[in-house]
Amino acid sequence: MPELPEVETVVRGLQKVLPGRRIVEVRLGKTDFIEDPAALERELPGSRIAAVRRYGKFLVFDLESPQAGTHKPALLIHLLIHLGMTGQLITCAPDASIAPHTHVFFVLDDGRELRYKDPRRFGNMQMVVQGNGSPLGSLGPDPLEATETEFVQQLRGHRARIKALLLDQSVLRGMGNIYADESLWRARINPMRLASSLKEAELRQLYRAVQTILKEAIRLRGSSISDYVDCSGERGEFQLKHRVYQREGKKCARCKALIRRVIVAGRSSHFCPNCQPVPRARRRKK
DNA sequence: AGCTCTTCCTGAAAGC
DNA sequence: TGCTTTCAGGAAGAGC
Repeated sequence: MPELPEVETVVRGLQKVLPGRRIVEVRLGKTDFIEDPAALERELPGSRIAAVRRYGKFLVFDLESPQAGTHKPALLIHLLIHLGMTGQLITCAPDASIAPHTHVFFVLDDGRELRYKDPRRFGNMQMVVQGNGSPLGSLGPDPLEATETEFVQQLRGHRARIKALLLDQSVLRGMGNIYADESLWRARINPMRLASSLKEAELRQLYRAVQTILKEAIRLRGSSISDYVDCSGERGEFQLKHRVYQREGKKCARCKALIRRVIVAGRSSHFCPNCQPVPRARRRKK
């Protein structure tokens, strides 16, 4: 599933081919995951792609839309795309065969197409005209941009479990289930621990683990478990480096104990019971 | 504040 | 073998 490293990989691929291109036409299939499909069809054709960037798990296309028949400066439009669980953005030739569940086609002025495919349609697409506010405002800092101090600041003191906080986009933007589990294993912190129980040194340890894991995952172009591919259709390789995620019952790479899986904050959470000891239940003497 | 449960959706895997 | 059931999960919303 696309998390920060996968979205970053897609963005870097698109940055090589999209900036400067114009959108000629937008064609839509199923639209129940698009905020205002008619607006996309109406506003995007003719616009120029100025930049493609990542914001948390969102892809953001910065578009300049000329105001036809006026002398006004181009309207700045942001196209936000969240890949959800199974979203894929692929660039291809217009005569490339159409994969099942391809729901959006952006026809470009160089004759190529940018296509959005999403079997489960957990993804989301919406257009934000500059100055109209956007849903991105409520997200926390990017873990790769945050300093150690900021990172510790975001996590300390909460009563929630550390795993829940790592998944909470308003606390940190971009982490998902895979990288939360892998980072906690690396930092030797049990996912069930309450954030308020973590020592300063443990939070710093977690910061370093998150940095290492995310950078290595980006270097290996993300984790391809079932659906994820980059914008050229290439799979990533970080799944080969997973130490706990979806490795229940297998041996811990550090200590050979068997990896366990529990549900924390409604999510599958994988950990080594030996390296990441469960906090001792406080038991009152009777 | 933060937990659980539910919803969205499809395909893969497990169960019978 | 072939059908049915279960599960996976990012995010949002309800209810507690």
